[in-house]
Amino acid sequence: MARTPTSSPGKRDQIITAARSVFLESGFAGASMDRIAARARVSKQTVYNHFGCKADLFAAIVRKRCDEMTHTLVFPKSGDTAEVLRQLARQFIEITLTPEAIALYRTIICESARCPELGAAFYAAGPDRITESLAEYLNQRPGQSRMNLSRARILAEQFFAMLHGHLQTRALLGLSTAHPTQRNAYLDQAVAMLLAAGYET
Amino acid sequence: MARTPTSSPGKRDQIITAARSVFLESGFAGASMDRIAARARVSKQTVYNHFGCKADLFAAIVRKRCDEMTHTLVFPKSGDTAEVLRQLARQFIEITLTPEAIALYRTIICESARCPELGAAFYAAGPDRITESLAEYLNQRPGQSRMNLSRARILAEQFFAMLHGHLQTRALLGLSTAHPTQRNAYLDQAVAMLLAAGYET
DNA sequence: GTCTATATTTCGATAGAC
DNA sequence: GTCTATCGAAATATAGAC
Repeated sequence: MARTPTSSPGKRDQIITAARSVFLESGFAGASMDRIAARARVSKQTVYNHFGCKADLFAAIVRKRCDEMTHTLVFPKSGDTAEVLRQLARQFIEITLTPEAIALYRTIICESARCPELGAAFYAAGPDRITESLAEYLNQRPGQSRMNLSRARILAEQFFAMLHGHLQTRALLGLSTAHPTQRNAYLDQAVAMLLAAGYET
Repeated sequence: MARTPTSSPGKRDQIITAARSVFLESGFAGASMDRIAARARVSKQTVYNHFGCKADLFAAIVRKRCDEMTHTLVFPKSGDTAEVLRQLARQFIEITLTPEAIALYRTIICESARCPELGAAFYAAGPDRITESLAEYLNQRPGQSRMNLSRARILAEQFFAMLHGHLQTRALLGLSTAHPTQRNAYLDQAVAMLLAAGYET
C-alpha cells in the first residue's frame, strides 16, 4: 500500500498478472520466480523489489483475487424465496465453476497445509461471508416465523454444500463438469430441498 | 506386483510408510526423494530401484491408500431407511474427516491439476463407488415406489455433498472442524432433508 | 527502481563398487 | 539389491552497475 514504489505502477500490474497465471498453472511449489519474471517481461530482481519473497507475492495474488470474486456475487434484493435462492444459486455456480476459480481454490487448498492463515483468510473473505448473508435472509424473510439462527446457518451451509459439493469436487479432481442443463437440475433440486426443510418445524 | 524385488520385502514397506508421511506432510512438489529416503532409513538409490521415479512412487501410495479407505466403509445391510442413512453418514464423516484422509485428499486435489488420471482414479475408487451404492439403495428400498434412477443419483450426490461439503471444506483450508455434537446436527439435518425429498413425488 | 550476473542450495536421477 | 558419491539442472535470493 504505502510501500508502493513511487514510479512504474505498470510493472507492478505486469508482475501480478504474470504471477497469477503462473501460480494457477503450476501451483505454489511448481511455480518459479524465474518464470514469473520472464512472463512479466521484467527482471527477477524487480519482482523481489516489489514483493519481497515468493510467499508474500502469492499471498498478495490470493487476497486480490478473493476480493474480486467476492464482489462479483451480489445478493438478490427482490423476489420470493424460491426466486432469491435460484438467483443466488445460479450466480454461485457460475462463479465457482470458472476454470480460474477452480485453479485458485485448488492452489489455496494445497497451500493451506503449510499456511493455515491463507485458508482462514480465504474462508472469511469468501464462503463465510456469503453463507452468513443467506442465513440472515432465511431467518428474516417476510411472511415466515423466525427460525433458530444456528439452524438457519446450518441450512445455508448445506445449501451451498449441495451446490458446490458434487460439481466442484469433480472439477477439483480434473474431471468434467456437468452440462448446463444438468447443472440446472442440481440447482433446482437444491432449492427444492432447502425450501422443504426451511418451511417445516 | 511381479516386479517386487526377490529379497527385502521389509525395505519396500519402510519406503511406502516414509513416503506416505512425507507426501502428506509436504505435498508432491514439496516432498523430496532425499527426505523420503532418509525417513525410511534407506539409501535414495534403493527408493529408485523399487519405484522408478517420484511420480510412480506417489501414484503407488495414493492407490494403496484409496483401497484401504474404500474398504473401511461398509454399506449397512439392515434397518429402515433413516437408520441406514444415519449409519452411512456416520461412517462417511468419521472416515473423511480423519487428518490423514484430509491430507491425502488435499494432495490429490493439488496434483490433479497436472495429472488428471490421478483424480479420475481417486474419484472412481472413492466417491463414485459409494454414491452409486446409495443411489441403488434409494431406488429399490422396500415399500417405496421406484424413482427415476438419475434422480436417485442426484439425491445420493447431494446427500454426500451435504455431509462433506461444509466440514470438509473447512478441514481442507486448515480450519477447525466442528465438535462431534455439531457434527451430529449436520448428520441429522442431512438425513432429514434427504428423506423429505426422497419420499415426495 | 531496474537491470545483468552470480552466489548458494537443493532437487531428481545416475554411476559404480560390493 | 543396496550402498556412497556425484552429476547436471533448476530453484530462491542477492550483489553491484546504472
